[in-house]
Amino acid sequence: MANNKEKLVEEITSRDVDFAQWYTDVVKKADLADYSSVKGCMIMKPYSYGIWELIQQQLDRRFKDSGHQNVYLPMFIPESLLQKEKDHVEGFAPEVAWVTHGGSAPLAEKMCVRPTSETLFCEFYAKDINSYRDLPKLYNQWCSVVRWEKTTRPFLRAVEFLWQEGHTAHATAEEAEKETILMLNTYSEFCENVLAIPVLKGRKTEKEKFAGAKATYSIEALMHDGKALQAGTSHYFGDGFAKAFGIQYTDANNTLQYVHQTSWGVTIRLIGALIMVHGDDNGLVLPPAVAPHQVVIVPIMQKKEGVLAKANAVKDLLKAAGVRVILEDSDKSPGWKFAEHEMRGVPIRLELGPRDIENGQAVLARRDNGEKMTVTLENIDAEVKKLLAQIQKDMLVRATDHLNEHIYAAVTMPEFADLVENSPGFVKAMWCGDAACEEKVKEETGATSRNIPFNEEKLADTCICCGKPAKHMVYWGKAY
RNA sequence: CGGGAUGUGGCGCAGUUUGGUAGCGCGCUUGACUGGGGGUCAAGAGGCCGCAGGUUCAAGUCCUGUCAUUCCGACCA
Repeated sequence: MANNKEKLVEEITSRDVDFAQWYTDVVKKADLADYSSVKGCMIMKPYSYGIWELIQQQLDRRFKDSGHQNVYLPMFIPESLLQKEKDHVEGFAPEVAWVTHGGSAPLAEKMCVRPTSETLFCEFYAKDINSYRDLPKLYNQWCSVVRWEKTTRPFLRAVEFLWQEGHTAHATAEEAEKETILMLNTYSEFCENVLAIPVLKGRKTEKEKFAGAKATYSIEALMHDGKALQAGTSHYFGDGFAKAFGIQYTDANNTLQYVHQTSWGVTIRLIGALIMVHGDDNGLVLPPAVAPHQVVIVPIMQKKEGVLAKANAVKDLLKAAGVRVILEDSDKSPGWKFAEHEMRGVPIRLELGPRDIENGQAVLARRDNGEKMTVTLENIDAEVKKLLAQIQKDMLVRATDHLNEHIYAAVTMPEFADLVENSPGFVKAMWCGDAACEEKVKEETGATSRNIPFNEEKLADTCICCGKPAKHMVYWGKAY
C-alpha cells in the first residue's frame, strides 16, 4: 500500500530538489494549463478553469451577501483617462499595452488595455453619482486585465490574468475604511474556509501600497518553500480619485461633497497558491471546496459483470447527495487511474471491485494523507460527505501549522539576515517607519516588508535596521 | 530588462562536435489477453527538426537574425 510519502510519479520533479521546476511540472501534469503562442499568456484548461469557477461562485456569493452587485466596464482606457490620477498612472504606465490602430487607421487617441479599472469606474461614478441617496455604490467586476510583465509564470504572473475587482464609493471616509476592512476580512475568511490557506492580514507600507491609494491592506500566504505570496489586496482611496475625477454628490444639507472610495481584488494567483500550499511530490492536492472532482470512482475489473453497474449506482447516489463525482471507466489499468487522479489532486478515490461488491463495501483513499478506509455501501454518501469535510478541515490545520512553524522573530539585523537566509518563512521585526530602512533591509537580505498586522507585538523598542525608535512590527519575507 | 539553458511526431529526449535517406521511449489507433498502485503481446498511424534569411552539390547539423519557453536576478497581483 502506498502513501503520499512515496514518489509514484516520475515525471514530477521532487519539491525539495527544485521547487520552481516542481511547480511547472504540476501545472502541466495536473492538466491545469498550457502555453499559447502569445508571450506570457496561458491557456487555462478545463480543470483549472473549473477550479476558478468554484472560486468565483463562492466568492461571488460572499460579495452579494454583503450587498455588492456585478457590472461590466470596457476593456479599453483612453490615455487621457488613465492619466487623470498622477500616482496611479505612474504606477501602471510602465506595464500597459497600447492599442493604436482601429483596423488600419491610426486612432486619434491611443487606448490602453485595462491593467485595472479604477479610472473607468471613476469616470462612470462621476456621471452616475449625484446625491447622497445614490451612495454607497458597491460594484464588482469579473474580468481579465493586462499587465506587460517581463517575467511570467502560470497563475502567479501572466501578461493577461483573470480576476475580480471591487470598486466602491461611499459618502464618508469612515464608511469607505470600513468597507476596505470588510472585504479584506471576506478574503481571509474565504482563503481559510474554502481554500484551506491561512493568511496574515495587515496593512502595506507606503513603499508597497497600490498606486494612488491612501492605504493598502493585504493577505499574505506562506508557500511550501517558505516564500510569501500576496493572495489578495484591499485598498482605501480616501477622496484622492474623487478629486481627480470630480466625483461629487450633494449631501442632506445641500452641500457638495467628494465621495470616498475603495477597491479590492483577487486573481487566478489563488490557484497558484493552492498548488504551492497543498501540493506534494505526487502532484496537486485540492481542498474539497474547490475540487472540480471531489471523488473519483475507480472500478476494479470493470469488465466483470455488475462492477460498472454498481459503480454507476454509487456515482448517482453521490451525485444526488451533492458530491462532485466522476466515474473513471476508461480502459486504463487501475494503477494508472490512481496515479492520474492523484496528480490532479482529487480529494477522495473510491475503489470498487468485485470483492467489495460481494462484501457490500468500498475503499476510500484520501489524497491529502494517503489513508485508506473501508466503508459499507449502504451509507456511502454520508461517509463520503463526512470524509470530505474532514479533509477540508485537516488541510487547513496542516497549512496553519506550517505557517505558524515558519514565523520567526528577530531583534537584531544579523539575527534577521540569518533567519531570512536559512529559515524560509515570515520574520517579525520592528521598524522605524522609514522607507530607507525598508529598502536597506531588502538590499541586504532580499526580504521585503509583507505587511503590518493589526495586532502588532512589541518585540523591541528600536528599528531592526537603523536603531531609531520603532513604530511598527512588520512581517518580512521573500515573496513571489 | 540583464545573465544562463532549451526549442526535433501529442509528451520526454538522442542525433549537431566531424553537413550525406529523421531515430528512440512513452503516449495514440486496432485487436486479444489482463485488472486492488502507472499491465502484456501483436499490427499500425503520426515529422515544413521553433520561424526567417544565408553558406553549400547537399543543412536538424554551419553562419546571421528573430520568436518562444525555462531557470536565476531586478519589477509587479
